[in-house]
Amino acid sequence: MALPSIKCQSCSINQLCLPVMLAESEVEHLDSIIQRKKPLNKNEMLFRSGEEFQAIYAVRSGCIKSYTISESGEEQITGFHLAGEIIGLDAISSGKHPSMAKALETSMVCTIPYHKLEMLSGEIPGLRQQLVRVMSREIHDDQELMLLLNKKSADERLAAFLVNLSSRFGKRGLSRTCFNLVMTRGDIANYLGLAVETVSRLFTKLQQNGLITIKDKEVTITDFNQLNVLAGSKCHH
Amino acid sequence: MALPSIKCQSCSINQLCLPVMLAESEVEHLDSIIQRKKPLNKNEMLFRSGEEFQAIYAVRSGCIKSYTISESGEEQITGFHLAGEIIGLDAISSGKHPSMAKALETSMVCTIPYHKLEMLSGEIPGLRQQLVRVMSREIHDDQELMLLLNKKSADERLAAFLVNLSSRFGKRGLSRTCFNLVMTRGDIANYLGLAVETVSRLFTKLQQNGLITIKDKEVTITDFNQLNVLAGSKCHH
DNA sequence: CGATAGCTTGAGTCTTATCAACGTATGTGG
DNA sequence: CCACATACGTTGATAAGACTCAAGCTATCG
Repeated sequence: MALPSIKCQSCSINQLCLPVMLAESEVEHLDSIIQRKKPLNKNEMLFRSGEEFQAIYAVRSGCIKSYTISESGEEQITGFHLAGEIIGLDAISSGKHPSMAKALETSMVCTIPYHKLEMLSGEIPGLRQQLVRVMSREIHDDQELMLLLNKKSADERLAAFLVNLSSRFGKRGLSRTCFNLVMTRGDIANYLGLAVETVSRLFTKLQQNGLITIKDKEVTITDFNQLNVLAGSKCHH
Repeated sequence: MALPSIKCQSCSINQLCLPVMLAESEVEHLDSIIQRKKPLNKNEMLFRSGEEFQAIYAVRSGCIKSYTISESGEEQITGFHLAGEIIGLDAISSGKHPSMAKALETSMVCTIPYHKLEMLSGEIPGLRQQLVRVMSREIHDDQELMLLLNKKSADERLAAFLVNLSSRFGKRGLSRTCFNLVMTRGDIANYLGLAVETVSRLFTKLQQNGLITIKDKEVTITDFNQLNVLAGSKCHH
């Protein structure tokens, strides 16, 4: 029944996750409230909007997309979550999940019952602090994304997206220059507020300009500098 | 020196702010760490990006805009904050303010030194919970804004903006149908990712269609239903 | 009183969406 | 195992929404 699952103490990404700055005994305590279920298959839902909020989730491996559905039925992807990232924080305030989360590939997820986490964070200052740091970081990241969506052109958005992914893969010990896009072109387009066709065209354009090589889902960044420049600056003059 | 300032206990908007769900004695405790400085004048800065993070701020009256400046120097407004709202939460994770905040009109602000708040939240579970709820709410709101910016046309954005403002004024006991736009057209445009000219044209269009009346900075919503429909739905077929 | 910031309106342009067609891969049921 | 359906991706042609540029108007302030 219970798998001999990895513990927080030995989890390779614990420094990207909740246990940051905790003492050994505190991590053990945290670990004891965490549930680890069987892997989510591709396209399996982690939670749906409207469901009662019970737990937040930490991605252990794979990739989870979170998204909302507007009243008019359009999907808006709000994030692609890699190992170490926390999902479900938007549900704390209302007690119901406003968004949904779905696995983009086979993924392992740690379930952290919120009422237990809440109680534990009363006993462990470092845990309380880290939770707040994680939330603060998400607020900050969302604001950067707003800037991206509001002020940048289509190619700048895609470049920034690739640079961001690259950096996040790098932090996880994977290659910064060559990685797999787990999400579809449609997902990327949706996330960046573009049409699929535009994303497709931009990939070919970036490739023609020698910034990247792309073969199906595998991207290789061949000119990191130029890609960074494109991602960061607006030179419309 | 110290003004005979309003205390949290008697603050009219304490139920929109941090003291939610706290016992009388707990509110007193919270109040004791809060600093109330003299009002900010219009265009005065509350903090600048790059500054060391020392405190979060609660708006007591007036309106504060928060914004970031991209590497290429463009301003991106991330929010207009009314009474009861908390500013500076994006700085917790890094210890430096990534954004700036400036008063749009004469405004009163409560300064809440973060290290004191942090310690106090170790003693008062309800305070810890409320802080997390406030942050969760901000994450949720930012995600809604992303949807707005990504998926909606210019008129839908402006309509949604007005509906949102209306609701927030209503919660503060002010009229939902008639209020003042404290921000300039330029600020609105920036926030919504549009050009000033577009916002100006849309205001006149909304007025011609009988949804609103606008005289300088004063908006009157004359057809709430239609404005709501426009804000919520996408009917491009 | 002039200067400046904010707002409005018009004309023209450009980026990106939309529509359409086609190619490719994957999986399913007969 | 093949035929078919479906999802995903690419490319081209066209159209539209929003931006840019330009001009003029109003209000505020020193």
